[in-house]
Amino acid sequence: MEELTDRQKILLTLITHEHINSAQPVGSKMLVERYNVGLSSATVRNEMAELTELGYLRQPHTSAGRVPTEKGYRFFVGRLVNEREIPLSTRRTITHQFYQMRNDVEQWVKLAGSILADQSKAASLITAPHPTLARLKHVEFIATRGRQVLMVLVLMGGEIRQSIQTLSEYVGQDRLSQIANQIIDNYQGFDLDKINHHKGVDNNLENDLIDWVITELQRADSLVSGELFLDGITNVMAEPEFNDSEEARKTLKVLGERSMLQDVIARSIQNGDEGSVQVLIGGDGAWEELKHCSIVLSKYGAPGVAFGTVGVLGPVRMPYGQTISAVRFMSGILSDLVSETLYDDQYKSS
Amino acid sequence: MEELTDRQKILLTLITHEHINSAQPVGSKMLVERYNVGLSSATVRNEMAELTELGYLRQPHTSAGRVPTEKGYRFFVGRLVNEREIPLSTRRTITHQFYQMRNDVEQWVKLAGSILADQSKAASLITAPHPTLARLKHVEFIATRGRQVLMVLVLMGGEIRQSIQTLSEYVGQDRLSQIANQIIDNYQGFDLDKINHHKGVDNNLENDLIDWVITELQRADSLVSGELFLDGITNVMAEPEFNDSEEARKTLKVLGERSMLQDVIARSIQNGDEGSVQVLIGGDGAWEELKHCSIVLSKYGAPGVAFGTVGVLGPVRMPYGQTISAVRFMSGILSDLVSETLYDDQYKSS
DNA sequence: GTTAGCACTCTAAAAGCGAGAGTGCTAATT
DNA sequence: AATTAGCACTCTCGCTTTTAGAGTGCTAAC
Repeated sequence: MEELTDRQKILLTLITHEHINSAQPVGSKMLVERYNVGLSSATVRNEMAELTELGYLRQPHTSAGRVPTEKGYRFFVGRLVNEREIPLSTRRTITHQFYQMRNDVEQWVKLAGSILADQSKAASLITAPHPTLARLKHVEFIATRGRQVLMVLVLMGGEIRQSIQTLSEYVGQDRLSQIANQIIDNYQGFDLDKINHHKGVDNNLENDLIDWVITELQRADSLVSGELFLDGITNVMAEPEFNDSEEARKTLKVLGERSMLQDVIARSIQNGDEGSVQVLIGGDGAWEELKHCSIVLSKYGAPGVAFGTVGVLGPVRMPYGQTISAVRFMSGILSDLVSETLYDDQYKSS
Repeated sequence: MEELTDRQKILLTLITHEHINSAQPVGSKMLVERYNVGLSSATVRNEMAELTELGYLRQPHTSAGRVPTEKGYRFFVGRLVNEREIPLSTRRTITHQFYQMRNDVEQWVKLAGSILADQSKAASLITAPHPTLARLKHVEFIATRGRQVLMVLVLMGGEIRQSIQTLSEYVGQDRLSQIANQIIDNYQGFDLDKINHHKGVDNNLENDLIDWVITELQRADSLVSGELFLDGITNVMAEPEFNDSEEARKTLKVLGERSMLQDVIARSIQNGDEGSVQVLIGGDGAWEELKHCSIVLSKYGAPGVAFGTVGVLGPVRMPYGQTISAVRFMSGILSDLVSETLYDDQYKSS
């Protein structure tokens, strides 16, 4: 499969690099002038022709320079090692900011999104950490009006879920509170299977409420990820590839309806390990609407406890080196924070 | 001030109307052909010249048709009476959808946003209903790790607020729950002044927690509006005035950072009454970034209890009649829903 | 295997050009 | 005095034409 000579590899890398910076098709002459390849433009041309043959490059039109194809980009990204690290001072400043706002998960996520969007000059996508397995920490039933009751359910890890239901008969607040306390006493730290297993059928009402809790735990488990936060959308729109308003609108639509992004992220969560960075180039064939976009994603969190995703969406022509290290760095920070916060919960319940 | 003749008023209205539909400068000849004005194009030209003099119209360049100025639009909107009503059948369908999802406020708001964006073919902005005066309904303190405690505060009306704090000493969950119950017993339905007034200094810890509740109530009161939801951003970007990608980006930026919209909405809340629809044309001089946008806003809610805002953002060249009635309609629905849901709370506490 | 040279291609930007829509003014008409 | 027909003038828009330049592929020489 890989029949590229070393020289071809170098040239392909150079061309891709140059194109990422200039946003223009790269010509042979240009290349030998700018970089000191020890070759003439004619030789480069020959190699280019072959790389085009092999599907790594393409020409927007005859007699224009070359542009990497998706395959070309993939090769480029695969070879990336010299990730341009974020300077230590910057890293320190950023880390510091996070530790300023101890323990407000939503704040963390928003901050991470804002920093990442800024660093990468693209759009950031981050999902809040979400427990691997929803486990009861606290529950409260609050009578609202008539037979209607609001349930506030706190999961291990701090995620709060609320839900409204109408009971079949009126129940006073006192009784509701009493049952809530009972449920907490009996089932704190339990996941839904465990609750199901230990459940003794005491009382009709109590049973209904426990079932309600179980349903909500189920719903939490069925969600693959926490809430999705976007930032820096305008950064992406500033890129020259989105000068065409039609393209811009399409991409904007993708960013607007979260559902497709959720899909992408879901797949990433299934495949990836914490810390590893995945790169999705041009929608990878699967997502037509993301043809002109690339996504750099990483899973973060505490193994076995909770995780989320952190990523960047930009044009296919994206400074992958920079972006990857930015994402990796952010993933690390968030993993640390989440681990520190959540391990206690984990141990407490075991 | 108003020295417009009847004929000028009619012409100005016609020109504005035509421009809104065609998105093109309107010429004199065009106008007399399309609408049966009983006048010649020359006469119309004279009138146009005068309207331009008076600041209601302008020419994009010499020898082009006329386009309404902001002043022109304002006049047009002020005279609007023949609001194109939404057909009864549609109204029924929409109303029905809302009553399907009884009592989930967030769902309502999202649904309203989606419908409004769709109806108006522009972006919708809706804030969740927010109590006029935050009053305690329920509170819960949950020990998380070490001395750290999570407070879940439920306000009258159902808004849930959470906050994290580190206490000065470790306190067990039992004690926390006990104090929470005590606070609920003593202060349910009270606003922060009332709590302050009745507060007896029993105990150091208890006192701290009550103060925490008060702080959070204060924070809730200081917020002028509930969470802001946007929908249909792509609708706006599809309009021809945003074909220029620079303009598009500016507007997108405004929609992206919520802060400016919050400002606009805050002002609208202060000025407006429930049900009345306000129209903000071209940023009304105050907001440079909204130069090319208009916002149609209405306050909704239950008087004295809670309110939010519902609105539409689109280009200055916007079908105001349609939009205004769509917004008014939605405002009405939401007001009804909120009133039905919240009045009970109101009465219960008095 | 490499490179200089060259003819050729294609685009993007500039320049040129006519059609058409619209204006403002003047003089005639009502 | 208001209206309108007529007309010269202006400007944009869309079209083709031109030109400059960058880039290519090929061939022949190194």
